[in-house]
Amino acid sequence: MARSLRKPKAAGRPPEVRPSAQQAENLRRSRRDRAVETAQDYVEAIADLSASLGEARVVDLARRLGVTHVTVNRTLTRLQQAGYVNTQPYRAIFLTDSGRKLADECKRRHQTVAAFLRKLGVSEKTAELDAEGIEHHVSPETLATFEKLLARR
Amino acid sequence: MARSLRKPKAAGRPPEVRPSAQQAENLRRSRRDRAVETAQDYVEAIADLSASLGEARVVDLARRLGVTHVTVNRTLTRLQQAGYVNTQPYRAIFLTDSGRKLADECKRRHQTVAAFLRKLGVSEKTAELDAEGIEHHVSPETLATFEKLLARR
DNA sequence: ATCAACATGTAGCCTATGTTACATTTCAAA
DNA sequence: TTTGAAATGTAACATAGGCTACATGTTGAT
Ligand SMILES: [Mn+2]
Ligand SMILES: [Mn+2]
Ligand SMILES: [Mn+2]
Ligand SMILES: [Mn+2]
Repeated sequence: MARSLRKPKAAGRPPEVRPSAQQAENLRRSRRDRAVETAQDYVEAIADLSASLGEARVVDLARRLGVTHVTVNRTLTRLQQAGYVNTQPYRAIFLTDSGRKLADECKRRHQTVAAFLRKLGVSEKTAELDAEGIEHHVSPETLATFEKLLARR
Repeated sequence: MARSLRKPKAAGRPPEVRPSAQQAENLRRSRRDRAVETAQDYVEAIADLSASLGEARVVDLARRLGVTHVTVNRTLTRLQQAGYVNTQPYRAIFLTDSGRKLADECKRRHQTVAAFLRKLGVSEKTAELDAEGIEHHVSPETLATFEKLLARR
């Protein structure tokens, strides 16, 4: 059974239709999505807190995101460099236009996913829980499909 | 508008039903899921490669996962410590019983999610792409719902 | 049997994201 | 006006997961 270390030349036939290459692409995108999850969760939280409290403070974000204020601080530095937020020392955090736009997209995606799961019969709590993760991996095509099915009936 | 740094005492009323705490819990779980995504993708890939090639080699995994062999090596060290794989220098990688069990679960989840998306009308390619990310965030309840709906009709 | 090409291993670097411990700033209340 | 508790900032550390460059091991072909 043990295949040798080096593969023989695969006589003649085409070098396989490389399912691995497609798999790799999919996994790469999945990892790329993962990298922007943080930004999405932050701007969404900032938008929510701004709406409900009037402004978003570091402590509020930390509580809401379930991390320490240190983590929030460092991430905000990155988000500012990325152009999503404006911060000043000891002041509240505000979204840029770009950040607000991202937040709106995220909120819409989040709500669509959650609503879709509920419509399938998934419990309120589980729908909200799963949506928090799934929202970052739903392509525009899939999101459109969800919305179409939500509109029906 | 600018809320003061320190909040006033919130006279009398209960200290709000803490939606933040629930949000934080959801986000924490989402991050926890993220942390095990790697393990899941690896054991799934190892199982696939073992089935199609007879064994899983580091280069095959690197190609399939879309990373370098260095990354594969280090991750395999962690997976071995976690008890999912057995490795020996310069030899193929094998799943432990625990690893095989995890791989089976992942494969089932992956297939269910992909099949469900296809059934909704999502294109083959997009279904596969989205499933690669979504699979890690689908709770047992949601998975069961998907399966039930797949069985119908 | 030799050996070069490929597979595998390792050293050292990076970023993202989490933590605890401690320093500094702000402002509501005394 | 003073002041101390809460908020915010910062230093130092840890782990996961990427990478390049280079060293070492294996084995199919010659
Ligand atoms: Mn989320
Ligand atoms: Mn969300
Ligand atoms: Mn995956
Ligand atoms: Mn998968």
